[in-house]
Amino acid sequence: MTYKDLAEKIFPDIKHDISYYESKYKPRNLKEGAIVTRYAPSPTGFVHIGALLASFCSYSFAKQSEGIFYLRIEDTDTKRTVENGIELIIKDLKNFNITFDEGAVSSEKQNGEYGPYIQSQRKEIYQTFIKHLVQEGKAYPCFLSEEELNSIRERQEKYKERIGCYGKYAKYRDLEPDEAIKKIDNNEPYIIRLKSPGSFYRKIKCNDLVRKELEFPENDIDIPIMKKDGLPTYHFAHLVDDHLMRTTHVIRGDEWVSSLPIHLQLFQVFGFKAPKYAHISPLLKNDNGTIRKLSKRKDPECAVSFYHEMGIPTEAVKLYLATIINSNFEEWYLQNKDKNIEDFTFTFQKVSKSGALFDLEKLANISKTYFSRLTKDELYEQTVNYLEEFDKDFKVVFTKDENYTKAILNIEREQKKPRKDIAKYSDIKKLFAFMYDETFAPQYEDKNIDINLIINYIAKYFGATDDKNTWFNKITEFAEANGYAQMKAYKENPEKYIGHVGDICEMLRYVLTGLTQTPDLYEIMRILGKDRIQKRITNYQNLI
RNA sequence: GGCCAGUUGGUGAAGCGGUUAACACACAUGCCUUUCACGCAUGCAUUCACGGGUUCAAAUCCCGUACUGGUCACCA
Repeated sequence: MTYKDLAEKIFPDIKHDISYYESKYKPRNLKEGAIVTRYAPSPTGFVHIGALLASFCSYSFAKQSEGIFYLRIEDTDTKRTVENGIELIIKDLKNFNITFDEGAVSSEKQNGEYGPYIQSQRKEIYQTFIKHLVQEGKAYPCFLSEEELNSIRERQEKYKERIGCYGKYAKYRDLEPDEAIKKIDNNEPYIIRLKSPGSFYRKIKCNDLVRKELEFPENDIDIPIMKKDGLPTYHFAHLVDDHLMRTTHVIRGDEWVSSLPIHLQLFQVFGFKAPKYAHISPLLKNDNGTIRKLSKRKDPECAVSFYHEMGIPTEAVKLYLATIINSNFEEWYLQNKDKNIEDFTFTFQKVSKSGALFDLEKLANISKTYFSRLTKDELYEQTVNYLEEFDKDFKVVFTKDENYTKAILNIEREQKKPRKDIAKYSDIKKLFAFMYDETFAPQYEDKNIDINLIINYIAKYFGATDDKNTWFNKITEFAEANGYAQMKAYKENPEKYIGHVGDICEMLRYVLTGLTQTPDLYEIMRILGKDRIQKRITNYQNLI
């Protein structure tokens, strides 16, 4: 009996040879330097912000090189797979404008020539490759039971040896094919393990695009490549898929760096060219002084949908992620006000080796800058979308008079140095509620306001169509006529006056808005219009 | 415990043998100003985790220590 017999025994239904797949999935015809990347999640639920970072990274590198970015679903762990997992992932990423050139679209539909892109549908392909290895004596069935494995581990721990199935612990490594076949005929359960050609005492050099040159001991552990259910383990699926799908760059979280020797060894066993690897650091959080990875369970900000619900624009989140990926992005963005993320060229060189603390305050700042660059029309449209989903009541008010609302949104906007006080869509309601009669609910306190002065001013000096200069000149004139000085004069001799123009403005502001801090008063008054102003003054008199 | 990596201000970071240790956020103060925001100006690390070495010269190179993170499944 030979290894070939053993391979036939284990995989009687596998008819193809690896060369079949080799020619079925031709090398991609792309321009020189084009990068092929993928996002390869397990469909276990929502997208994690760290996963978003990795996929955004992959997407950007593929796009900027005119390459391919595809979605592959890693569902070889059937226990963890959730329903609608694929749709959930696609939807979350779509929100961020991250889309795929090929890959799974839903559990039924897939695009592209290199599929199937769902691992559970690739069983036959994996088994062909595994069979090949068994045939060549490079992989073997292992009959170690769970209990045996446990006791091996205990022993290794006790004697402080390295943990794993290697050397003398790899009991079935050199089992003769006849013996193995006999056991299989006996219905003894088994998995397939790689017969590792590595030695712990030799070093292997790995080149990581982010972490530069790394050196590890070679892998000498006979890692499982096929589970009892006939599906491959992650490592093996990675080898087959990324080779056959012609992936050029694997960008993934740094929890994978320690598997690098295994992966490289796998490629080597088949004589395939390994992709380039880039391991990116995790997003961290300072939790009461201890720094730890952002966690799905503990941190709401970990779910990508959190930002959507908070009303932080996805574009702002991307902007922030971009600065995490390449710290020189931020400076570039500040200097190139008319450009988008897509115009920036990311480099692996600039990706940080150490993890970044995810800073919601910084995000808020970036978001403010983003909002400040929107036109009133863009802001209006986006806000309506947000309100539609999260605040239908205010949406009615907001959209009742589109021009009125746009005028409000345009206060100190669309100019060289726009206001920066909106960080999320929900801020807009807080900021401008006073502009709408429906939501204007002032809580006046006794503020020492000379209401007759205000009435006088409106009656005699306020012109609804005045431009800003005229408005200010008039108000100054009025102030002086009533014992209030211009700013400079007041500062020089404060004792000579009742107050200054600013005091008048503040009184006006308070009566009209119920607030002490608002955007530009002139704009507010112009937009409010004389009638509404009149009404608010009367209202003030009644309340006080 | 083995293996691997990381460590520059409150935060993200630039830096790659000679710099006053960039820049951005945050914070503080001042100016501007009808308030706020914007903007402008100033301040905020005498020092790059610590210890040793190499060098005329070290945040930058080497060694050791500490701390932090990752990994060591028939999970990905």
